[in-house]
Amino acid sequence: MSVREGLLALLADGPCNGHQLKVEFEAATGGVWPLNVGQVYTTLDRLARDGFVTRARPDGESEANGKRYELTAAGREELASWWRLVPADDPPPRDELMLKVLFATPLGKSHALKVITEQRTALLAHLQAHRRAPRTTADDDVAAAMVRDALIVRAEADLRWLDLCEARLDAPKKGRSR
Amino acid sequence: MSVREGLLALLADGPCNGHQLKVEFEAATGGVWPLNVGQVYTTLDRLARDGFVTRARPDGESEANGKRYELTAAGREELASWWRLVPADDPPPRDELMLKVLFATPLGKSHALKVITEQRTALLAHLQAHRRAPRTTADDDVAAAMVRDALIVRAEADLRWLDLCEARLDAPKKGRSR
DNA sequence: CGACACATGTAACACGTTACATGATTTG
DNA sequence: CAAATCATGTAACGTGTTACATGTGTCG
Repeated sequence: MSVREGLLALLADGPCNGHQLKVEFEAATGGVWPLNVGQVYTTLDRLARDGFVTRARPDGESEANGKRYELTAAGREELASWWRLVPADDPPPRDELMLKVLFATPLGKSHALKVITEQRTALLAHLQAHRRAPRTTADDDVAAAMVRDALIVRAEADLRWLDLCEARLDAPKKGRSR
Repeated sequence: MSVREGLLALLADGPCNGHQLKVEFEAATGGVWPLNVGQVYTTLDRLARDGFVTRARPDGESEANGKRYELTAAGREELASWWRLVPADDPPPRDELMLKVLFATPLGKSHALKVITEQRTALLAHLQAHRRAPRTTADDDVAAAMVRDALIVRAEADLRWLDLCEARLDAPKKGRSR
């Protein structure tokens, strides 16, 4: 449920052929989410099946340079409700870091602490890597800059969360032990 | 790739039947990730197919109370490499919030700002909801407390990111316009 | 011509998810 | 006995992902 919505959003700007959609998808995500061309077509098929897009060759026009994929009214509405919708915390999205810490905890405190420490080290490395190397792209590419911001902010949040988890492991029983 | 690893992690604590795994899975995640029992068995099938678990009835033992699912050596190794592995940013995980902002941006500044504003409002509401209502569970349940921490920290990070995005939309051209 | 970009698709498989069918055991 | 809980599974579908097959047009 992300390629789907991405393609719908791109088509909101006007009809487009599949190949071009792949290019624009990657541009919109700052190049960090490479997209296999094949997936564009399978996803478009499913969108057509659901009545959100139509596929057509531009009749009188040039035989080549692709078909026209176009949003239907239903597609426009589907997209509109996607914009409106807010990512719910219920259930919260599966997150690999959370998974690891949560499932390490019942295996014993030392195990959990080891996982936390390892993940923290790796996150710090990621963070430094992202803070450096801003000049490669990012200078005219708003999308890439936003992605970079997101990765940094996320990493910082994850580090903070790991600290909180460690604290919880150190003082598990609250009103119980006395 | 999260139910899979979760079940492996639970089985590291010792053999278990499918039904019990479901219960422990939900306990480990503080009850926020409900798991359909059926999925436990389909996932266990796939794990067995890949040689990571074995399924057996405890021969001489009581015919009832389920089968024993048990980690194999390969399963133990698979799990170990999962603990070691660090969630890579390459490609970064699809995130609904990022998706929305990234794909709203090429549709025009006003559209993007509207999305950002709406999402911010919703996130603030979530944040307040999570900061209140800590007393329901969380008092003896480390997992639930960790999940709650994660949701709060994440929401704060997301809010910060939305601010950054808004700033980037306001000052898009850097060394170009003059 | 040969390489490369443009353009469309199919086949196969992975995992997640739900709904449903089935039976044994416990307990009010 | 009836209902709830324990326990195992199957069928069907949805999206994501990759590998592969195919053809056209352009340019050096």
